[in-house]
Amino acid sequence: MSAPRITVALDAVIVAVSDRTPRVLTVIDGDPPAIPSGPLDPAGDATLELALRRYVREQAGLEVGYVEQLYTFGDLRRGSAVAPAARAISVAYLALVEQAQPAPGAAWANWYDILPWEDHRSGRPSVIEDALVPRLRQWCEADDHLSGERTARVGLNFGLEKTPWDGIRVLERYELLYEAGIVAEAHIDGGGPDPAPVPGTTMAADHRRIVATALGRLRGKLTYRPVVFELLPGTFTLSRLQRTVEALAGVPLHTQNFRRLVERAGLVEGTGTQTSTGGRPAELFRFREDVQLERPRPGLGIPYR
Amino acid sequence: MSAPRITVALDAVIVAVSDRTPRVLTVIDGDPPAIPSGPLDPAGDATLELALRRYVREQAGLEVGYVEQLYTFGDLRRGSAVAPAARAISVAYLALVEQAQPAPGAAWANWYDILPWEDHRSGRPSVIEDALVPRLRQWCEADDHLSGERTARVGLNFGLEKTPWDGIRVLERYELLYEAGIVAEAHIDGGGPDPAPVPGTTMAADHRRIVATALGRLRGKLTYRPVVFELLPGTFTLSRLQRTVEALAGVPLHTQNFRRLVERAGLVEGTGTQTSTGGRPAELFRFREDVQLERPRPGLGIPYR
DNA sequence: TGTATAATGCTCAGTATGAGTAAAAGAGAG
DNA sequence: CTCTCTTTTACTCATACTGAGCATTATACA
Repeated sequence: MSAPRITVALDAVIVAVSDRTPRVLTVIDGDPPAIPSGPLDPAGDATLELALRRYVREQAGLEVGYVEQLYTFGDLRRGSAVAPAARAISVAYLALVEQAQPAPGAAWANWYDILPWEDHRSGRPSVIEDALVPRLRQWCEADDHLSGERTARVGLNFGLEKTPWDGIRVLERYELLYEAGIVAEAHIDGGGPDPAPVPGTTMAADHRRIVATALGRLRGKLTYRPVVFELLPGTFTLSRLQRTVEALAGVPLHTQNFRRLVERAGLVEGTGTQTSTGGRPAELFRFREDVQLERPRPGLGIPYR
Repeated sequence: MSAPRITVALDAVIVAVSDRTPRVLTVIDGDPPAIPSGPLDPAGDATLELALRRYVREQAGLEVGYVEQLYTFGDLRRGSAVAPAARAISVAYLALVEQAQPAPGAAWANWYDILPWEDHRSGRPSVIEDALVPRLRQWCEADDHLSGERTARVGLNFGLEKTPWDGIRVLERYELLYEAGIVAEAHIDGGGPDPAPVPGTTMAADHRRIVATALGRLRGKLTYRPVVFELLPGTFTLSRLQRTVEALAGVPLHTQNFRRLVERAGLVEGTGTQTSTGGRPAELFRFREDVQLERPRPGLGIPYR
């Protein structure tokens, strides 16, 4: 018997922020929304990143700026019981854009429709206690031997008891929900029926996991690299900057302290011009490229608690 | 013409620390040392990580504990002018072990023999000013148009002028040296002659780049996850912990403050027992697993300056 | 002219960090 | 048995950073 072929796919989590909402680009050809994706052309694509850019251009009509490799997924899917014709490896990327009109067939999805438990800007979302925790507890108690370990993991990742909420653990939380069978795709993959629907848009294949990976990575990166600015126009008010950061981090920030942080860190510089915003007019700022030469790790020290 | 096959290889950067020296496991079948690596069996290996563990067991006789995916390399090598039979993708992993005797054919290499400019424990290593900077400057001036940008990148990454040294930028530094043609493999890949040898052990294929990726990632992770303890026995003195961290971070640390940090962060707990170390006997400590439940991101806030 | 709204400025206590001095507990030399 | 060397451990202190709050300014609109 000959070894099966291997196919390599590139997946792109393309992120933009508008209206205080972080968004992910989805293509809607099939039923469950999917992120732009396509096979690597082993002969034609010189680099993985170029292949990705090509796909995004073709499928979404977007030219992306900042691109970063996220993770490579290559496990045999539990669902594929029959030996597949080819082993599928997928390399996922994170891309950031200032929001633009995508091509027909592509649309911006609200990140927090996909992962509703991640938005803590107006306090801890009720979905955690209402929908998640009861089923997680059930899962913890379902196995006598693993019960303790499971309870600890749940507590740690969902900020139960004394543990503070850690915004960065997006992927760990998703994986816990998957393991516990609480997200719909766990049952699709497992082949079994879905006992009860749970909040959050299900996506094609493992795309929701990839989106979770991306959000976690982005939240982390925010604290030590000036990546937010990739999502903003050339000039912006400090409150727009703050709203963008809050949208990604999923937590509210103290306005005055945010301002202090951002100015003292030398991340931005005023342009002198002003813009009206419904209250006192705000000064327009721009990103100071030079921070990167002055500070080793310029970012926004966000308190993820 | 049919599309070429794709092969997926797993590469492992296996790290241990002993004698104040961070070490990387190398296999020495060919001439330039290589890291353990082998093709994914698309039918037999259920997950990429299991495939990796299998390889490490086979090639190095080691059972690794902590494993983390690093990066996926898939660019067409410049060197391979003739179309290869298969497109090579390689997924690199970082693994941490308490040092053990590797199988014959494998050996521990000193991390700083491979990347000599990264060790700043006894101050800025002279190799930077002696061997690197002159050639980097040459490279900056070699292109009129890119000169400014290149100078800025070099200054930023090698801590020239006012920029502080940033220990984490290991990969950026390697890539700069590669681009500038200062590391030997840049010429092997390019096919041209190597004008002048430069310090640092050359490795097979792109393995030195992978090692650089691993060091950077590990240095970063140190600050927000308790990964050091994967490299240590169950109990250890605080100074051994400090030496291990210093070995990885490549910078000296203030002993008293390190102690304060580590104790106040709740990362360790005393065991009561003592051990003699040449001076006053030291208490033995163990890692406090519970930190992970108390603090969202327990790590060692290392000043990389 | 007042009121709502957002932007900006400033204070203050608590905590963390960098740097240093000093004491304690052994080993080994003489 | 005492002195010295080495390492571990305990404190101190000035400075920087953080979280939280109060206060003021500049506009739009009723």
